[in-house]
Parts: sequence; structure tokens; C-alpha cells
Amino acid sequence: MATDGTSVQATKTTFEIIETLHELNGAGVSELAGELEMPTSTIHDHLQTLTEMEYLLNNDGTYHVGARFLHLGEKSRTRMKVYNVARPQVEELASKTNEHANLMIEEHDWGVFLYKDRGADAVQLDTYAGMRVPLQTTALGKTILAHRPREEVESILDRQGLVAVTENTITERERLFDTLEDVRERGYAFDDEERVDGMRCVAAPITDSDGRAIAAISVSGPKSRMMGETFTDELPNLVRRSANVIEVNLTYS
Amino acid sequence: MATDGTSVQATKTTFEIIETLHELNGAGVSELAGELEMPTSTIHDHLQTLTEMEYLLNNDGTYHVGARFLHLGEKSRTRMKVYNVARPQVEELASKTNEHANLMIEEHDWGVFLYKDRGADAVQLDTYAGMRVPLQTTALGKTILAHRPREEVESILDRQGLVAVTENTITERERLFDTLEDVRERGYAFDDEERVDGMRCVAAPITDSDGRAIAAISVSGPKSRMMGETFTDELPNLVRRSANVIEVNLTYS
DNA sequence: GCTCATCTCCGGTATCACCGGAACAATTAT
DNA sequence: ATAATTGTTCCGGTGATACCGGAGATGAGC
Repeated sequence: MATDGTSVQATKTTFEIIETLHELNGAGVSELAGELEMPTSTIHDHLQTLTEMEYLLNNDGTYHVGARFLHLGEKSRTRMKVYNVARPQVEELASKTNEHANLMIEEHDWGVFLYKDRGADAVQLDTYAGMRVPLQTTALGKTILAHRPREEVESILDRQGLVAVTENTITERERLFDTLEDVRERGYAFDDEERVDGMRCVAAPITDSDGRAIAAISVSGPKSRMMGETFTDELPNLVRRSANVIEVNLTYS
Repeated sequence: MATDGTSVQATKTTFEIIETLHELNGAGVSELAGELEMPTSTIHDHLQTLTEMEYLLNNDGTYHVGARFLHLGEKSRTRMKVYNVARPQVEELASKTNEHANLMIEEHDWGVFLYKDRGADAVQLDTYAGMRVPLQTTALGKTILAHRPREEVESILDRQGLVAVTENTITERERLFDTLEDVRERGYAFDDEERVDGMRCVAAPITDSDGRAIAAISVSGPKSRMMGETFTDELPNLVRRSANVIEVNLTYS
């Protein structure tokens, strides 16, 4: 583990433990020690500290991630202008289409779901606020990439690669850039089972005055309902209109 | 700073920085250094590490809390049974009453808002998911305390004290225990401007099979609308009924 | 009561978190 | 333009401490 000098090892360990605890959905000292290949005493020191600070919960030896993370996450979300402005629009999209409606931003080269709302007919989905996905695997991410300078997209891809998630995920760099070109021309993006089998999605970017994407909104639903003119015309218009409203409200508020 | 031996100082520093960053709603290195009375280089080391790990964002020298905390918080919330079961009930309460409806749990002696929904007429409030408040300052917290063993409540008070937040906050231990007795008899609790001036609240506990409170739900709104029979009969019944539905669903799911 | 598994606690030591200081960058004033 | 100022980043030394092994405590299962 090469330390750059300006790097706090204990912090890395602490967050590795938190992250693993989170993935395991709660665990004991020795389970974590085994998972992370660290001595139990080291794990214990960190768990102890974090519990004392009230970031973790200890239920008879089983530790869990506590609500202070929700506090940090939720409050920083509510302070994002785009979240506050976009949220009502996402809700309107969901209730108009009866499907899932989502808001995504980019952070550290990832697509992050900031908010989702479920319409009346929405299917069960694995998305939740805070979830991170590779940008090119969703319509949302593609609209964001489409409205970023090519060199920025290149460097994101250099760092992130082009992982395949389903059979339809775009994995060739040139094909992606072609797609982004289309997205830019049309003003919206599709996702045809590129992240989840059976699911389709339509997304539009939310751009600032320079045309740079700061976020994206979308409607997603099962292939069976997302087809024909609904998929090719109706939904794109709906989503774009919402994106526009958000852009306007961002400027004048 | 007395270290117990089994305590990781760097972790404490890291979270102090995160917490301060959060309170300041983003800050630079030297601002944090001033606030926390630490050398800029130490702050920088931690910020660097946390940004590398993608927990913080760095916008031209101004650091912000990132969405990974939302990820941790939101996912651990969705894995709580009571959240999933109670959420639809909270939403129903909000839409029936047109006021705020809330779900609270206890964690590390604090009352934590797990979820809130706003009805059509709901006033602007400072509550948000993850927010922590002293238990005795809300109707929600009081119902939780009322359905915990007295010795447990005593030790919570020993650690937390009885801070006054408004003029009406209960600050005497005996008066609190009298109130809790009433709450237990009635089956629900009121909050008459004990946390926020002008706001009233009605809450009911969600208990497990042993009668121990695991959470509470409530409706809250401005004094002007929360009065008369609505406040004394209608809302209590509504909230209790919702709590009951949640309890039943918790058992059979 | 014994065994096994797990969590806590403790104390030594090699490591690295912390810090001062200097270089670098950006912004404003002159 | 240039200097002054403010703030960020980098670097290397060193003393505090994170880490670890091992012992003690706890508790479940037989």
C-alpha cells in the first residue's frame, strides 16, 4: 500500500471497514477481520472509535452503519440547488407517466442517482438515492457525457473504462462517441436494456448557460410499456420539457 | 485529548473535518484549519485522502461532502424493516391530513428522523431525514421514551441531560416522567411548541411484541390548524391507527 | 464443567500522522 | 506589469500512536 506521504492510512482503513460493514449489511469484529484480512484488534479499535462517535451501532457484537451518514448525505443533498429545483419536476414526471423518474448528477466520474420517484405502475427497481453507476450504462449518464467536452469524456473513460453490464452495454469507445453525437443532436438519450435487462429509459440533460451538463432527468420502465410512439416521441418531449423548466428555474432563483 | 488506547485519533480528526465541512456547507483548507485550530497541512492530508476515496469533492480548493454519504445512509435506511413498512403509512398520513408526517427512531440516545412527507398544506420546516433531536423535545421522542423501561430512560437522561429548546420544553426530570406516564396511558403524545415555536405535533409509538418502542410516527403542523377536536381526537386516532397498521405489518412480513 | 468461538483489553514498537516551513498558484492592489 | 496577499500543495523529520500479538473476558453449545 504505497502511501503518497500526504495520505492518512487510518482514514482509509476506517472507511474500508465502514464500506465492508455496509456491504455485509452489518457484521461482527472477526467477520470483518476475515473479510479485510486485518487483525481483529485493529478492526476492533476502529469499530470502537466509530461507535463512540455515534457513526456506527453495536447490537450485541454486530455492528451496523448508523443514521449519521444519512444526516450527512441528506443535508448535503438538500443544499444542492439542482436537487431542490428538479425534485418537483421529477415527481411530476413520475405521476404523469406512472413510471420511474430519476435525477442524476456526475461525481468522481460516476453517475449518481440523486433522487427517484415511483409512479403508480412503476416496477421494482434496484435504484436508490446515492447509488453510483458507470455513466455510459444509462441514458442519464449518456446525456451528461454528451454535453461535456470530448477531452473530459476521454479522461473519464481512461479512468473508468467501459465495463459491460448487460449484453447491450456500449463497450467500444468509438461507438460511444457516435452515440453521444446522436444524443447531442437529438437533445435526449435512450437506454435500451443497457444497464438492466428488460428496462428502457429516456433521459434529457440539464445544462448550464455554457451548455455544460450539470445533471440529467429521465423516465424508465419495462420494455413492454416503453415502445412505439410513446418511447420515440411522447416521453422524449415530456422529459425535455421538464429539463427545460428546471434549467429556467435554475437561472431565475 | 485522552486516548483510551483503543481509539483511533486519525479517524476522529477525519470525521471532525467532515462534520465541520458539512456545517460550513463547504470550505477551503485554511478556513477549516482556522475553525478546528489545526495546521493547514494536517487538514490538507485528510481532505486529500477523503477526496481520493471519493467521499469529498474538490471544486477549485473548496471542499464539499459528496454523495457517498448519501449512498451509505440511504442504503442502510432501506434495509431497515420499519422504514419500508412505515413509509407508505407516513405518506398516507401526510396526504390525509395535508400536514407534515414523520417517522422517528432512537439511536445513541437521540431521536432520529428517518422519513418525512409533506402534505399539501405543510408549512416549511427544518426537519430532514437523518436529523437528530433530543428525544424529550418531540412528541415522537416522548412516545419512544414512554415505551422503554424507566432505568433505560434514566440512563439516557444521565448522558443527554434535559436541554431546553423553546420555553415549553420539559426540563425537570420528574415532570418528564409524569408526562411519559400520561403518554403511556393515552397511547399517544402531544408536543405543544416544545421544539419549534408555533408548531404542534401528535405522535404514536410503534412497539414490538414486548411493548418496547422501536419507532414512532407523527403528524405536525402549525398551532392554528392543530387545535380543538382535530388536535385532541381526530389526529390521535389517525396516528394510532397508522401505528397499528405498521405494527401488524411488521409482524407478518 | 469444558470447549470453542468471539469480542475486549492491554502494552510494546515500528510506523506514519502530524506539523513547520517552503514552494506554488491565484487573486487583488498598486 | 509588478508586488502583495491569501490560500493551497508539497516535503521531510520526528514523536505520538495506529497497529498488532497475545492474554483475558464473555457466552453459547454440548
